[in-house]
Amino acid sequence: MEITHTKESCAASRRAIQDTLEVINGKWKLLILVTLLEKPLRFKELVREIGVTPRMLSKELQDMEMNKLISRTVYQTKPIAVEYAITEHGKTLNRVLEEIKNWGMSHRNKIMREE
Amino acid sequence: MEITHTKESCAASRRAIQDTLEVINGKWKLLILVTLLEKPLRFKELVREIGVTPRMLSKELQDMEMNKLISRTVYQTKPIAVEYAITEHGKTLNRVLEEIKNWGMSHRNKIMREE
DNA sequence: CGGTATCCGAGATGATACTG
DNA sequence: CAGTATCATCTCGGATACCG
Repeated sequence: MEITHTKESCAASRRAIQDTLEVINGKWKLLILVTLLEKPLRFKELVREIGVTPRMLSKELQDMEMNKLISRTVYQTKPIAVEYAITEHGKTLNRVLEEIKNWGMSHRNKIMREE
Repeated sequence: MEITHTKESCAASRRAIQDTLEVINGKWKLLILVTLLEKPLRFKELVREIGVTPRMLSKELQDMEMNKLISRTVYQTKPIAVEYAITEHGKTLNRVLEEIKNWGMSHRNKIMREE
């Protein structure tokens, strides 16, 4: 494909970016994703690990489950156990996550060097 | 460097991601960036191009200028002209932008295929 | 043209308490 | 344990009008 910078291609970029933002918006979704990328966790473990309130975690997990980014599995033990895991579709966000992570690290280094 | 998934590395990832999110948060910043990546634009041009209100554009531009992602240049013509451009530092977000864009395009294709 | 001031409603987020 | 309900607060973001 030819590399162009027409008004149309720029508008298409914006649409694509907006689409992605709709899926990963919110303060916690990417943090949840990167945490679950390491290994599946239970509700309370996520609360402790990320430092999010149960209310927000519940909401964001529901959003992400609707978008098929994560799966929710209930184990009928007692007490009940619920495990959240990243899905194959969720894993496709890995490259995005990696770049955001890399940028954050470089940026932090940059700020530290400048101070 | 060895690839590990310790609790510490995961926490570091989260910190990096949060750092990045603080810089690119908001509904419009990434859209502004990807638009300015093509070429510098003036205030009103950005309003028209992106479809953002002047109020929000003004706010986001100020944030981004503080974070050195964009530059603001005033031309003393009459009437006055102000041009916004992406900085070298802003360009370092290009890889993030690209991945977000790619994912958005794939995701849109995926949804269209499934319907 | 390039913004800013003001107002307002909607949604995000947190704290706390509570349920099955 | 795995959430939900409720309340309070704060911010986001749009509409509109206005200024230099």
